[in-house]
Amino acid sequence: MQPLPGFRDFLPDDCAARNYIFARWRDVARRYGFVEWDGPLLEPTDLYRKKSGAEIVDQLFNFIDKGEREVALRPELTPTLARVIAAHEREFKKPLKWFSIGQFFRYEKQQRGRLREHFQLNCDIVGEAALATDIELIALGIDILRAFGFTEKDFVVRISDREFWTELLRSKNVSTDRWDELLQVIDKSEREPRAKTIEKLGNLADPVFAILGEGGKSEKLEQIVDGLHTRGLSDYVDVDVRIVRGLAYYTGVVFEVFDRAGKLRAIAGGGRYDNLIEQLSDGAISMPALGFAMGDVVLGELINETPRARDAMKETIAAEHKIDVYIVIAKEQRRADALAQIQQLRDRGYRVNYPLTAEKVGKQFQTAEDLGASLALLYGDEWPQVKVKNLATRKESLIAHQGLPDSVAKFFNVTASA
RNA sequence: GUGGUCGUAGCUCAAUGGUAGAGCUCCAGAUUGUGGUUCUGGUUGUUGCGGGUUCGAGUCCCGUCGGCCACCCCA
Repeated sequence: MQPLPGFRDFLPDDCAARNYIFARWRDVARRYGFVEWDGPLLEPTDLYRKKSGAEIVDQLFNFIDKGEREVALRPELTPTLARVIAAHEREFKKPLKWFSIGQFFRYEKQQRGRLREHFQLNCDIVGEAALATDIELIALGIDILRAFGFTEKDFVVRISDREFWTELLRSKNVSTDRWDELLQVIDKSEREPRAKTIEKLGNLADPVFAILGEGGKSEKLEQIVDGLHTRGLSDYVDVDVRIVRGLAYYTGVVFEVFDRAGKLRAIAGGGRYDNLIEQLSDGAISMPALGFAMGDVVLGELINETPRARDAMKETIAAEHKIDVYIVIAKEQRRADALAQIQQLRDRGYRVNYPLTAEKVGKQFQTAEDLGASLALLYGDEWPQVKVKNLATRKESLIAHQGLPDSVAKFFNVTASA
């Protein structure tokens, strides 16, 4: 039996890498004053059908449940967030800074960087329309990637503004029901032949290409770059009005993060969705909001392809997985005595391991080495003394078993402060 | 969903249509209680699965499942 296509098993090394990513996500989000929340994995299909646009519904992992409800495994978190905010708006001071780490799903043929399941960090700020909010959120995205050891040479945030384009459409008297479609064409203009884009744009082709040709000047986007410059983060961003993003609910600033080499899919993306909460509350509550999401799959690929980030991850994981003490049972008669002390050491919070069955001493030391233990405690003929070996220096000493937990504590306090 | 390509031991890969192998990993040893290196020995396969052609198929053909790549799309 294999896992379903697009779903992963997380063997210990994979799980360690996943937890490493989660830990940095959580750490930096909290640094920015975000609090953690979560929602259900399964939602009514209608939540996405109405709010995210038709394209997302084609790729929903959805089915009919035993109560004959149409349900979908969540493809993204923003509609859930909007629903939750609409229902609990009065319970929290504004602006809300919320983050969430969870699993998301899509029903689509898998490829590199795109599975049917992945984990995402979502960070959202709700209840504040000022541009300072957009800057804060983009800064958070940058700092999260910096926490993995990436620099401005590894990734870039391309920022854009949907209003930049909707103002043009309005000035050209384009009917609003064509806006989504035209924004998609602009979004794809980078990847498609120019002739095809011109054909799709019709009489808008000339103004659009004129704007793209001169790089697209936007006062709002320049203010964002200035705001990031103040924080020393402006090397991480490029203004690029071609970024529009696929989701229908974005209303203002949008941005996507890419690797500088341009080899991978987008690492993260987000933007402002000032109308979504109002839509989901049927007009009862109106609140500006914006957010972004970062997935574990592409991020993991970039970590593995960037030596600095990969080494940092390996070192961190190795250090976290080390045990403190390995117990060598040299004489089986001492096993009971050893177990009594193992319990004491574990009660004090040390990571302690020992052989479950009788093993040769040499093999036990090998295991201590493999597990990354700092100390080995040998229980044998020396009893009631215990032989303590510093595995780094290979120095040994004898200590009476009654004083052993304190000696171990002293050893680790000294090494910790050294 | 469409097209291309690949599928051999836990991993990386060999094997002109003629008895399925190597390296690494793993396990056990190398004069009774000490980590690395080295040495010796050992385990592991319905060659993804199912049909077909052939005296004989890992190899050729068809189907199917899975991976990868491109398209589509991208939360």
